[in-house]
Amino acid sequence: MAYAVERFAAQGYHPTSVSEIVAGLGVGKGVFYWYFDSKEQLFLEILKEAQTDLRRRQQQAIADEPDPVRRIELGLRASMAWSEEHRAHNQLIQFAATEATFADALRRGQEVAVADVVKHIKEAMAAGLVADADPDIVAHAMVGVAAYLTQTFIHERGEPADEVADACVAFCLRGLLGG
Amino acid sequence: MAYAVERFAAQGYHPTSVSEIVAGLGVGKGVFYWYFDSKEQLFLEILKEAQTDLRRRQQQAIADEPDPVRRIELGLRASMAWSEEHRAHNQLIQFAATEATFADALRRGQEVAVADVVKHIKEAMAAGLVADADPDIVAHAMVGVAAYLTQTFIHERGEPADEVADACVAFCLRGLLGG
DNA sequence: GGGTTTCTTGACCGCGCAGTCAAGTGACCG
DNA sequence: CGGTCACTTGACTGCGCGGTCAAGAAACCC
Repeated sequence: MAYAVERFAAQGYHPTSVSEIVAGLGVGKGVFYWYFDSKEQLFLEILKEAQTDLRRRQQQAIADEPDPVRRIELGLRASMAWSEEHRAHNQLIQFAATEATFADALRRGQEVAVADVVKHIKEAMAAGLVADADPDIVAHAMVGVAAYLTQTFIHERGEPADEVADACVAFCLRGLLGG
Repeated sequence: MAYAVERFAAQGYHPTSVSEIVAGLGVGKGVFYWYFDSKEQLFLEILKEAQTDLRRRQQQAIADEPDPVRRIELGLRASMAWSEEHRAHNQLIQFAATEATFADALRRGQEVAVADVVKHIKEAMAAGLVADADPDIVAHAMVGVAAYLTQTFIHERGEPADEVADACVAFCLRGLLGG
């Protein structure tokens, strides 16, 4: 499965054939269809596993941090660190968003992640730590910042995740004007 | 070409065949290969046209606004308005980022757009209107916010672009803490 | 009208795909 | 030792793809 992730990420889902995957692993095609129903199902499995893994990583990072703002910060940092280590998975997640077949499965996972962030934002607002705004929008905005900075600076330019995360957190908290 | 854009966006680039495109238009395959070298070249053409069109729209919106911060705001609003009107193109741009064949062509265009934003940010920093930070990172962060909010709220949830743009600008300027 | 160029058709080609299956292989059980 | 079952193989099938091309049709000039 790890090999399939690598191939999908390197060439794209459609251009990667099942024959190529099994040949690269040195096994017969039968093995593939013994463990998976189809190429599509394999991809969905990969997607689900990636989302679960990322979520676990975020939960661990947050652990029992009491400050909601700091929880958001730790979550952002965790997701960027995860993306740095799982470049290929990240690319597949991005692809999944563009194909109707996978978009639904993806969205369900994303919504769970965003809901977590929303929870922290609401708590922070209630405590007066944070300006009033639609928590849903703010949550998506932060996910967007993290996704884009990860893509450009960590994956394309190879900069260290923690430095990019610093900049990401600074921007998310204070914006352009710098509070 | 407009029909191809619609099909690519609806089903994905690979699952859409040239036969399907020409059948949908009620013409023969020869017409397609008379006007385009290949399916790939058609996609690149679409991509280029979309980027050019978006850029023109932004330039018009900015026109001769003197305040650099306001120029950034107008640029964000223009790109969100464009995305609302060009939902399908938006999806193709997202797909292009995931396929090695198109990623280069896409990146070249994106860099031009980001460079524009960077220019305004630098000007704003020099004028002391904006906190010091790496302009390149800030520019990508804002593009990320706009992209994500557009995708989720305008395309998936069908909310009006100007309201989402208000929230986007507010977040980009002041961040979570609200300055 | 005859000749040339521009555009259009759709049957056709070779290919490589996702998925199938008859024929094993070998571990384990009674 | 024979029988069963979990797993593996790779040749094979049918299909639909991207792309080609011989055969026109329509527009235009002389």
